[in-house]
Amino acid sequence: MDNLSIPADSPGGPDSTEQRIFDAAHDVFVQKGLDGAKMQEIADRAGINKALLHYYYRSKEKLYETVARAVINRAFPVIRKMLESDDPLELKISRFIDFYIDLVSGNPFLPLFVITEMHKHQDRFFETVLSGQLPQPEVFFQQVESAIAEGRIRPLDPRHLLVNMVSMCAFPVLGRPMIRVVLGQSQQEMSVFLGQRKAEVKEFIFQSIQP
Amino acid sequence: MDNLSIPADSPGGPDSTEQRIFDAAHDVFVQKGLDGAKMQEIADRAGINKALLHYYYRSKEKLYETVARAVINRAFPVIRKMLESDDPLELKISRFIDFYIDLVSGNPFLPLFVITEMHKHQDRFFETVLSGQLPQPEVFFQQVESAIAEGRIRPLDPRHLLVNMVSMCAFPVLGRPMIRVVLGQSQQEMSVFLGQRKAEVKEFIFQSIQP
DNA sequence: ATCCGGTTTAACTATTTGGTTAACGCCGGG
DNA sequence: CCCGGCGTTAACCAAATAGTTAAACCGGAT
Repeated sequence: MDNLSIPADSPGGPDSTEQRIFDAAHDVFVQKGLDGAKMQEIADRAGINKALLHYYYRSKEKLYETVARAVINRAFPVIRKMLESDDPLELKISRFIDFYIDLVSGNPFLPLFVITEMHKHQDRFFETVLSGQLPQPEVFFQQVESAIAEGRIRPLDPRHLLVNMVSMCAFPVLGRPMIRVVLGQSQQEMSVFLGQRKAEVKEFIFQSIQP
Repeated sequence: MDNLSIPADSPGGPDSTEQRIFDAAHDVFVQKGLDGAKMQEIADRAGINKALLHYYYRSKEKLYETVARAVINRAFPVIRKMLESDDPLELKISRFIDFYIDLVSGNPFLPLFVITEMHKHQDRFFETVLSGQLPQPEVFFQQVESAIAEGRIRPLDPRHLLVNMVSMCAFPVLGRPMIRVVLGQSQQEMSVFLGQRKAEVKEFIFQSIQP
């Protein structure tokens, strides 16, 4: 699996104080959100004095913004490349599912963080995401239309297909605690269950779109 | 459409102080979460003195718990009944999709609220907020197994089918702002798009599970 | 060796915020 | 009329927490 683990960013040396702060802030903000995060906890996790947070990042707001932008900038461009590649449709769908499920499984806090950020700070979110990394679904849509025309798949709205794909990959991580309890599973069983989904979702899709 | 809109609860007269507090708290908690909500803001929105919040609801925790329970109690029991009904499988799936999409469309804040609070305050969520309301999927699973045995649908894991169903219904509301921008749609077009999903998701599922 | 800048810290301040209290008003029963 | 209790309020309190400051540290340049 690629190195998709998110915290690996910008500043100074890879073990500089600034970097340690960023990493700690990333962990705390991503798990607890802007309101739930405490500066002291970030300082403790970074193993440094709280004043250094302000020395390097002025304010909680600024620190949060830095983290939020980094998370967004790391998640979206890869998805975009994947949608715009010239892999044939079936392979593209397969790779997309694999990649997306790996991504959210390896970063279980990512979907909730991104979605919360998208809702609570919409302006900043789209300003960030619109700077060149907005996924362009046109290529994918075109491929679907062609496959329909060729009779390789049944007629369907490619937009709904795309939304279905993303939904089935992202939601299970969002709803994991609920799903786990409803299915009566342990944490380990739940990890297995989520792993199964790569195959299961692909099968579900390919069965659905066949002519 | 049924009256699925959430805020309409318990106490006193429909315009009592207690009710006004509840409504204001509902709005604020749902929009900002437990951590982001401020008691003063709730009081202001209710147009009353902050001390009255404590007079009627003791503490922020209790007030939050009341609101969260009310939200959960309106959504989950119906889902549970739906899964446990003795409708034949195909009809049950169809009704489930219709109901779930109506529910989240009519209460777009609901999924994000439930998921956020479930993650951020897991213990309390499952112990006090959700006590007893857990959906029991056994009946549904049994029906799927029977349908497989009878050859009416292809062999598949009923757990993944259920997760797929919920995912495709709930996620589009969570990701709505993103989906809207990626598809280049207006708010109106987006509402239409989400409305189409009732038919589209059902078709997607039935095509997938057919033998 | 010493000066000097960036770095780091402990202690401090200011503000926010959940929660309390004591007084006031209002209204129905005696 | 007045008494008593529920409802309501302004003012207050205490804890938590973001942010500041002044002094100490430290390594390299002179």
